[in-house]
Amino acid sequence: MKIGELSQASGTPVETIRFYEREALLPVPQRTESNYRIYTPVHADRLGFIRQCRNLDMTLDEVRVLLRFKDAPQADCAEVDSLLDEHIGHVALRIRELRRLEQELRALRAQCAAPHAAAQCGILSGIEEAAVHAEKAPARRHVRGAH
Amino acid sequence: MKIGELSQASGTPVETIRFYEREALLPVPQRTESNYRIYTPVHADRLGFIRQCRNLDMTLDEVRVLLRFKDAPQADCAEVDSLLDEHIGHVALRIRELRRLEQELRALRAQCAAPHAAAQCGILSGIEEAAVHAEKAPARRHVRGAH
DNA sequence: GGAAAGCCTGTAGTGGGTGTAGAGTCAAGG
DNA sequence: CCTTGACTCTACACCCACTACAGGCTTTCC
Repeated sequence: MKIGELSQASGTPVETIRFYEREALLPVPQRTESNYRIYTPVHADRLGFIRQCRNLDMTLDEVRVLLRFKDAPQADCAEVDSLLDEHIGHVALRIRELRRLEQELRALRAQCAAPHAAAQCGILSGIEEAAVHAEKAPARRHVRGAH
Repeated sequence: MKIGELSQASGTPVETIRFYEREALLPVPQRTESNYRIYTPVHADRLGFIRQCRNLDMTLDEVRVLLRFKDAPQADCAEVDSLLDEHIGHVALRIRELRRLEQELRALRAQCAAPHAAAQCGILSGIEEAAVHAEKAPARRHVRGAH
């Protein structure tokens, strides 16, 4: 199958498939005489596995570890277990941080009940206020990524 | 005050301060004869405001909007309100997605109670399984960013 | 006076792709 | 046979919000 077909079948953009090949996540496929990539069901399986890992929000490095175990069926899977445990820990931490952030934002939003001139806006002055108090604080910052 | 002092006072790396200047978030400061940047309390306030917004996980574009209102005190602050509402919406959505993700990960983790050979590992086969079922699915994917 | 610390500019890298330019290939319709 | 349009190829720039050099000045401290 050609790259467009694999793209359709897997719901993965063509560019992303080529990107995974460059990253050595997908094995180099054979080519036709006219230099088109030709994929087999083996490639499709592997791509499906990678995409599923990405749906589970793993990094490509984590995916690489899991692929290594898939390619070494005799190995002990303890590392797989701990990788997943760590990953669950990351996610749980992130949830806690975002919940705290949501509380802060809602408190800030409550400062401005109705629209009026920016000079009197409780939100702007609330941020200003918080900034003054936080000054010299040792960069206690949230994890990024609400966007 | 020199850039290093502002860095200390605000808990912001020097490079980040210069980056904000390039991005026009901070006004261009005066220079000494030897070309060192000289900052005033006005700069420090503005930097504090920016950092506080970043602590609240806003993008620099969102910060730009808020700064525009700070610089135009007569303007109606309705846009500030809706910016914050949208931002809270992003955060709340993200929390919901991460909670669902955490459930999926815990279910997967439960497939492998004790370490054994990778070939029989319930985690690897669980991902494989899910990938097969998800095939041709229209890329229902989580928002990224647990790392 | 000499070393260490701080400052300057400019550039490249991060992750996980996305989007483009410019060129080649292939199947169907006229 | 020729054209049109869809597909593919490579190589590169761009996204965000920084971060990390390299290589060269200036200031500060002993």
